[in-house]
Amino acid sequence: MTRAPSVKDVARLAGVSTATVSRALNKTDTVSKETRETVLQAANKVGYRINHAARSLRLQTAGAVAVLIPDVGNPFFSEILAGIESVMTRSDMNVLILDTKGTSSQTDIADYLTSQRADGIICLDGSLQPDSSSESTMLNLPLVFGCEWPADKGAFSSVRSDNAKGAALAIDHLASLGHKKIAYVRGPRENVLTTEREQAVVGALTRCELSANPAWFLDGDFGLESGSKAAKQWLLMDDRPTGIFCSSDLMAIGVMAELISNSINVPDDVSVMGFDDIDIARYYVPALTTIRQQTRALGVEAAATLLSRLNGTNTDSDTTIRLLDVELIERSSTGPVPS
Amino acid sequence: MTRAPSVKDVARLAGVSTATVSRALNKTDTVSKETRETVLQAANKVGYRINHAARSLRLQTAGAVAVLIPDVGNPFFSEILAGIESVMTRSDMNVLILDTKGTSSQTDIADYLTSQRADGIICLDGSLQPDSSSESTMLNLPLVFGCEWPADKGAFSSVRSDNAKGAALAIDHLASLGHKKIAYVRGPRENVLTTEREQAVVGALTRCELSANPAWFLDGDFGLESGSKAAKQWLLMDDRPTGIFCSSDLMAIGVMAELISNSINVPDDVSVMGFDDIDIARYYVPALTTIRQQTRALGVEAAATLLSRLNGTNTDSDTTIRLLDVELIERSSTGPVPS
DNA sequence: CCATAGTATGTAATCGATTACATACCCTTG
DNA sequence: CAAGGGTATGTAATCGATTACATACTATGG
Repeated sequence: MTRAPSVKDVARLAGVSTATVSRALNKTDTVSKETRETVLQAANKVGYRINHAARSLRLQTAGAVAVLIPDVGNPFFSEILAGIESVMTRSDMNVLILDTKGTSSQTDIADYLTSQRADGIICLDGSLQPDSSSESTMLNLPLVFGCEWPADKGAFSSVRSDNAKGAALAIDHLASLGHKKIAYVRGPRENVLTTEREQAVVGALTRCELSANPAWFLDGDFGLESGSKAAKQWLLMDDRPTGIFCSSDLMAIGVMAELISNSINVPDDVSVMGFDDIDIARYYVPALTTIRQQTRALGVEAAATLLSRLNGTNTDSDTTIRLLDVELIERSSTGPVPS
Repeated sequence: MTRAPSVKDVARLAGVSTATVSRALNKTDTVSKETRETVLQAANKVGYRINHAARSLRLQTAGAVAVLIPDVGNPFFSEILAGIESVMTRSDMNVLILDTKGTSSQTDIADYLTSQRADGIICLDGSLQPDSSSESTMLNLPLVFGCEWPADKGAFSSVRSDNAKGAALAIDHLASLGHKKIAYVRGPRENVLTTEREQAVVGALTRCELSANPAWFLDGDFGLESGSKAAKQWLLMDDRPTGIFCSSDLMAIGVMAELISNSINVPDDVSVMGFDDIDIARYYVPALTTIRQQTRALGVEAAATLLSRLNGTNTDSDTTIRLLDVELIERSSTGPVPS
């Protein structure tokens, strides 16, 4: 196969130098109208496509951003990813995905990122150890957290949902239905989301003068299976909570599936709530009451934030936190406390 | 920030030339043991990371593959993506994702790919017009189809599930339960999967001596909402099929949700089947009977195929079709035909 | 008509890694 | 001991786009 046409070929055809071609194509410099026209036509004619590697080398940029994602297969994350992708592609930026669960170690990830493959990072994984985050910072790679963010807040920009509000909305909703005993299924321990939401849950329970019984706080990992496990624990309890708030929709679905298969009726016997409002939530039976996050918007905002940082538009506000609103979506999985 | 260390820095510290550094690092050439050791230590000491752009420019490769994906948010696809990612990362290849639905036009996609950004393509979207596929071929970009593949088969490698077998398994299953009237909810018209599975459905119906009533073949697009729409059509039928086979799990879930909310019992009144076996299928109530695809394996195989093609290991067999087996997963959404 | 500012374009260096070719050295063998 | 072969390493060109600097040309004002 023949080599792809380069600026040289365009220059030859247009009868100008490569410098002029470059200038005409990047339309930043002063090039006469006619010359630009000639160059553009020549470029078109030879089918010129810029060589990204050469451009990157010269400009010392990668033309790409990396997205660290805990689980590509999880619809919640992949929806955020879709948002990111839409913005980045429009800006002619490549999106590199890195599954933080899949990739062997954090060192590998850091290694990967240091090869000047990416100009910036969007991290969707709040479970990453501070190490690697700070390593990235050392490398001066702009870093934006989307949806989850590291324990030492304030060091980076982040775009995220108002998790505290969401947790409070959920507890308030259950409380308003008369529930006195409320269980909470949390996310993975090391995840910052887990902490923040749990605090908000405790706060809301206290405010509603309800018991925050530690035995009713169950472990999970945001996945279906862990919801099912939590439900099994619930089934073993002597004094069963009448409301279960799960920190993800998938867990809520896991909980409901397990309960229903044990002939527990949702919501007549127990109310179940989720968090996220993934597509499937409204199609489950019973349709899941949940806290809606603006998933795609999270991705879009995170991408936009990173881009503006890369363009230098936004250097002053390095530690911005964009808080996206959440919303209670009331469906059929919650109801009045059983008498 | 200071420039990242380059081969020059390593060379200086090790007291050798850059050529030797390169050779020592790529361990292909003959370099004396001691020299290699010295170089490796020097590289380590200065924290040398290769500059990808420079390498790409010199080697005329991109070090990346692009994945064309119809819908990143769909768990089925994102699971395949996860499989691809795991293989590619291990081979130090970047994975670029391109949402074919999101990106404006096919021309844009072709444009994007021609900038020598990717050494190869994995296409998960069988709906792409032949144009763009053939364009890619013209560019001599190795192309592997995963899971769906273009109408003019044979031109490219593909890794895919045994869709015909899956469709037949599904119809056989319903038939063996005594169903005589079977509906089929298809995928998007322009998708090759749609065609292949539909043919297999018709074939199986005929073989079982059942009617392939065109009125029972409903349109869908693999998404939840379209399943719900199909169910609405079913509800309007005078002579309702007692079995509904959907070409994706999401559609099956959409169907069930709609039916159940109209007080139709699944499986007592009607049996519903899906295709894919996404995670959530077993957690739905009723748990979904479906055809399992080896989703992650599809991604892994497609990635491996592309890699071996890129490495020249596999040039002879340009048009390989790797067929992955499918399996009937019998759960609770199907049952005997109502009397 | 000349000096000068301004505009349009060309020349050549540069980014960092790789590698063809050249060189230097050592060892073996006739 | 010289010729020839092998090994280890260095020199410098190369990939393609960008851009600092140089140059050529035009227009304006004195």
